[in-house]
Amino acid sequence: MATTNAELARLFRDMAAMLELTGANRFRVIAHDRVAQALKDLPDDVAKLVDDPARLEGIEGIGTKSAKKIIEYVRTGKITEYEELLDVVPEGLLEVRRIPGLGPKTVKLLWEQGGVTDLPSLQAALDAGTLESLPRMGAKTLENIRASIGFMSRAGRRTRIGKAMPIAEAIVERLRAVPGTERVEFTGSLRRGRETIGDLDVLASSTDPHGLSEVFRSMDGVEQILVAGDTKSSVRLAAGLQADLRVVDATAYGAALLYFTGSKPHNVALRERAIKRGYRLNEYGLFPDDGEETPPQQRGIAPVVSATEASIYEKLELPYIPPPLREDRGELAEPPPELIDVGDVRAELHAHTIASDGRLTIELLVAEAKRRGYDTIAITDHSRSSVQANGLSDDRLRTHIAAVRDVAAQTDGIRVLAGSEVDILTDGRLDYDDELLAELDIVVASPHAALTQDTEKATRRLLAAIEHPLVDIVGHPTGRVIGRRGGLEPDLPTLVAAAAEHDTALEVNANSRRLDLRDTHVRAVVEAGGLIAINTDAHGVEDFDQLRYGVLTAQRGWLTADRCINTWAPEAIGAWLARRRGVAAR
DNA sequence: GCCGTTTTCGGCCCGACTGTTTTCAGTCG
Repeated sequence: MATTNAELARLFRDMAAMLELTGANRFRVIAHDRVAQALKDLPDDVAKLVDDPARLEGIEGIGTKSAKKIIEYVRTGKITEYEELLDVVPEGLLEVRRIPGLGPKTVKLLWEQGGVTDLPSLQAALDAGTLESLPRMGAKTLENIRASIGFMSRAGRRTRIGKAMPIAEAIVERLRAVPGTERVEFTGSLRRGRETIGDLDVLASSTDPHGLSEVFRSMDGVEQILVAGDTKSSVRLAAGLQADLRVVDATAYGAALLYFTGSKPHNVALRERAIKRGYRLNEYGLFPDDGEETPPQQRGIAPVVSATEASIYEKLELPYIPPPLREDRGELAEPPPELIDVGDVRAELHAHTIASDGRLTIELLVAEAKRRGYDTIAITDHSRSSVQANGLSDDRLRTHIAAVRDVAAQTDGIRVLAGSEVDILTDGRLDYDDELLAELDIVVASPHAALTQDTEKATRRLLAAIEHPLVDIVGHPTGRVIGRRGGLEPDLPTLVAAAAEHDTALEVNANSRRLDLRDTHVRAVVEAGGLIAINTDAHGVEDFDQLRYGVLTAQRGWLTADRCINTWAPEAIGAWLARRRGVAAR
């Protein structure tokens, strides 16, 4: 995603928030938010579309007016509506709006009647006690605001999946052991496999909802209880994120699972579809729509279906849609493919040893790959320019290749490839000359330095690597690190097209700090008919466990197993590498 | 502000919990 997309998405999101605070029509607010989401999901650089307004308006959620604003921004660098809103709404209120528990109505009240314009003035008003006279501002509400501000400053906005998943699994395991528990699993964005998680959502059914909820609220690591009911509980964890538990009746488990897994736009789309077919969908089930306002389950009406997610999709004339696809990115319009699964992966093609910055010897790395059921492992240590990672000089690489071939000769049951993770230098040249690269079985070329260069340079740099006949895989193509650095912002459609043409695989680096390529990029590769590699970039045994995050990301990009080279048998990988090198398969 | 297998106008998803309220507004997911 290009910078323009991200900047425009932020502007539209801010406009939505400011509109909300001026009391604008709520559907107008929602429309602005939808445009922001559409821009974030768009793999193409939106700046390239402004000469063709029809294509811009063809994007779901973007209409005539938003298209005009986007064009205005690309041409002039600003949006008049945004500037005008800034004249009315203090910018600092956007930060206040992010405090959990404070919605638009309350922030508007704090602003108009409490003189709050930003976080510091809110803090000052809280300290001075001037807010207590405002309507609906009791002692408890004010205390909750104080606690939320404190939590916000300690916790990051979102937690990466690699940190959230183990916490969620521990909670699920703890609750599963409680007497009376029938079912329990995590839902929400974690079940959908998003790269970052807002808070942990856990769903359960139990013969003792009260007891289960009490265990949840008194678990180790619970710092504060926010909500304490028998069907809904909400807590803050010392680990810096919020966890919610919902306990529902076993007969409605599927409806609840569907509902709490989301995404919200997916749910909205499902409900609209339900209405068109004469139904009404909520977290208790799919009900006949009888026009009554009171929820059907409160009137003793039995749902048409509710026990499983699949039964609800079926009634809505849809195939079962796997959670990673539930993002309202066309999954209702197009039948989803058979997605790649963790069990399909049988090759690790990017891993490090003690020769560079890994923690395992060649022997131990190979043994670990074999133990995990792989039948191909590529040893790809860093190249000479990666000094911080103890990259190999030409001579050290030659020695290393020989050592890898020795281990390969002594090992049964797994094919061991001698490779390298070669730096793509700033100008697109590679870190070893072609003669040396030709001695390798496999080459992963990755950018490590100069990760802030502009789009044009980044595109040329990566394009050179993709087109190089001795490069098989481009590793973590953008170099982003989630929450720390944005990485390169190349012209993705150009790279994807070139990779498909040259039969070069683009990597999804499975490390949960990277997940690079990201989901929308994978989707672009899939649509272009290109190849994806999913590698863990292992530096130690535990890194192999990160594979699932890469697979989730790939699933979110609609990837099938056949387009992922890591699912291929050793002979197929060998033939692919050999064809590219124009030599007989090893 | 967006959208259309009823529609170019008139809709636009649904329910639980909290806090401050005597019947409900606001927030969240």
